[in-house]
Amino acid sequence: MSSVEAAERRYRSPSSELAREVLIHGPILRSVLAQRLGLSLATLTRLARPLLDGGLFVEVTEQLDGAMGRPAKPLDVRADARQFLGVKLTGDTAVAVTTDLRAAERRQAVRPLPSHDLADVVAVIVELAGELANEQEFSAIGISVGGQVSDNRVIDRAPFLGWRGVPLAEAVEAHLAVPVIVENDVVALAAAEHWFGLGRGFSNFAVLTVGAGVGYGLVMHDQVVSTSEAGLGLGGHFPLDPTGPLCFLGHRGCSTAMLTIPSIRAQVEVALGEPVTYAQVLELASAGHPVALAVLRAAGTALGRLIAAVANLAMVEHVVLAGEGLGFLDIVRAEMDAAILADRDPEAAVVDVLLDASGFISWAQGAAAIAIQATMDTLAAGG
Amino acid sequence: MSSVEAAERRYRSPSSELAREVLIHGPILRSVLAQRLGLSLATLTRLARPLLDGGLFVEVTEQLDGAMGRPAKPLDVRADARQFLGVKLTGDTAVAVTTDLRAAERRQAVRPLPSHDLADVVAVIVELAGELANEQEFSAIGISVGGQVSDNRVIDRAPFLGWRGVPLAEAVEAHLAVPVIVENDVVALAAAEHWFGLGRGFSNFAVLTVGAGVGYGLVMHDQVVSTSEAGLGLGGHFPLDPTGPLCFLGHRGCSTAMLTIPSIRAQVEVALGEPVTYAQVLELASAGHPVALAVLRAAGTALGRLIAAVANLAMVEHVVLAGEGLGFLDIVRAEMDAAILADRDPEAAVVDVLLDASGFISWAQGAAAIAIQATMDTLAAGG
DNA sequence: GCATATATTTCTATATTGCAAGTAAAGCAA
DNA sequence: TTGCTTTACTTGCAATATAGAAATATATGC
Repeated sequence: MSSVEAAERRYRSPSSELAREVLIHGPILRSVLAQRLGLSLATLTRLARPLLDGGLFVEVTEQLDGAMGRPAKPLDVRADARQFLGVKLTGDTAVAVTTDLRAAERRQAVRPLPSHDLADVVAVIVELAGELANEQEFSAIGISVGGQVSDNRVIDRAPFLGWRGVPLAEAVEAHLAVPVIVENDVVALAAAEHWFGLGRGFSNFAVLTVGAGVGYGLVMHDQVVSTSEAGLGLGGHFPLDPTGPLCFLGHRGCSTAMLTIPSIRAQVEVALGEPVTYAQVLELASAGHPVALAVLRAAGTALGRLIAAVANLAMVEHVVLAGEGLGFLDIVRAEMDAAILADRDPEAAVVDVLLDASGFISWAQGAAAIAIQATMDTLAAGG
Repeated sequence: MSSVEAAERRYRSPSSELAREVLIHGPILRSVLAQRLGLSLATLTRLARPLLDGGLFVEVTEQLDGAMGRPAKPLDVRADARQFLGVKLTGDTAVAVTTDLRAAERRQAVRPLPSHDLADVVAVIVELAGELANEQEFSAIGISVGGQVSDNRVIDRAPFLGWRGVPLAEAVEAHLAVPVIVENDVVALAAAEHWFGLGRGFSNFAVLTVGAGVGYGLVMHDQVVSTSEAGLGLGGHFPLDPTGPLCFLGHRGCSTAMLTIPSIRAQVEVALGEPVTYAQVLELASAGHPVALAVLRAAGTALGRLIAAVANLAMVEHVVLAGEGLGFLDIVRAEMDAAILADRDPEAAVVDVLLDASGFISWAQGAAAIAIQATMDTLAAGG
């Protein structure tokens, strides 16, 4: 099974590889590109010309260095040459962003989902596309969902939506004449961090998300790990604290129980005997309230242990944290750092924890990134 | 750093890729090869001829299927065309095997290390090479060590030997006119399992070893993960049981404390008040002795938890167990399986645990496998 | 035997590549 | 200003690699 997938080495044309390299590594000299791609400068000139002519590439003219010789004209993509739509679906809302070729946000919009019927969800996506449209067409639309996806087109299983075997890409394409790419939300986010975000430049890193749940994605050898395991949220119930609270599945002190917004709220509510919002929990803790502080300190320690476990077992030095439930780090970062150190070999590299503070919108950017990636090959070919 | 490594896409000639594919996937039809490598059959014929002429390949003539048409003549490597030496160094011994091109063991030998002086260790390796030599020359020698290795030549750090910055490959090559390749022991073992062992055919899997210590290796996207992290033994002190014994570093219930031969012996000795061997512990447990059983059951559960953690965080479905300290599995396999299930999402695939029962010798085979891999490129070119 | 089926090889036009030589665009030194 | 030097990139050309098509090899079935 998995060996066959890997054996089908997807052929990538040199043009595609060039386009991808320039997209990811920004303004970059031809000589560097030639080395990276293992091509001669002559070939590079030839490959780059149609992309320059087609308007996808531009030559940057910056004579910053006072060096001698003919000044370099690094290649770069014209980021505004294309526009993409990224949509993240949760159980009750659709969050959309439009982005340029580098997944930089242009506009955003949110709509509630009236139901989990495919037709209703598609209608919301179509409305979002209409609302966010401008004179520039969408080159592709990316949609990300928590759950398992096959072929980048069909949602095999999405617990929050109650979906199994839903042909979402087909359904959206029937309404909008634009290619639609569907992907697991964490896989999409990891891809976005890899190409455009905090993981840029790293061949191996992990992504941990904290919000309504805990998500976990992995990039190894410059490729996102997207096996069927990836869609299952396997980092979501990792045991972290044998004295912690229970999650809804009955795991004591698992990552969901220790870290998610609902669980943190619930713990504080139980202790205080009255309802509180997550923001209020953060305020209380900042003000030194012992219950809120205790809960968040335990969360900080648990997150540190999770990061250390990930670094040890996935053998990564870099961990990107993302999601809307990371506000507590301002308060208990020290606990997290201490927990990482405690579970880490003193000879091992210090884990590089990177914080993506863009909150929920990064999910939608992830969806857009998937659309960008899927489009790059054809862009390089068709201009 | 790591991005540069990955960006230097090591060019592999089509011949090398063909040779590797045939080596790993045994007798294999040209048509299948063409598909896997993304080449036409015409190209395949042309690439295969020099390898057939050079004697590295043979055509298998097996008309097993009664199908119509010209019978296929699958390609295979002549496994006995080359001979390799693999040496595993521990703190006090050198274990060597000779193998064919498929890392199958031919002869083996063990020698104690008289000291940790480089000259003494090299002398032992040279003696082993002489003892195991026959009329066929060694195409390459692989040496594996617990610790960090750079460039496949220099041992940066080997705690068991007390080495730092020792140019082992150079030192051995000075005595034997054969290319020497040095690698971390777990990385080498993972490579061997991937190409020739229980991991054959899997793109993603983990290797866990239990013996004097706990080792952990990872294969992702058909590549062994061999960052600097890989040599550190980061799976060695993974927390598994908050009520377990302490390891020598003071971790309570870590994988070393729960699983290694010395720790299991020590636990039983403390309870019994007298020295016992590991084999005796296994006998006692088999006979129903409560202390030995309790220790081994805890070990089985701990191993299961470790396997589940690895499967969850490294996102692998397959885990290969190897090493000389797995005897207890015969007795407490049920505990291990139960622990895996407990820490695993019910929707996730059942973890496929594969047991490499070849014990200590697989370490030396791993060293040989590294030598084979390093040789394949030149084999394909030079014949 | 002869048609049919399948596997592999040969032939040949085409495409891609790297090398080496050439051109471009700057600084620097008279 | 004019040429020399340095670095960056481009072009011409020969070598190489590739795929597609036609040819060949070797079996089965009638």
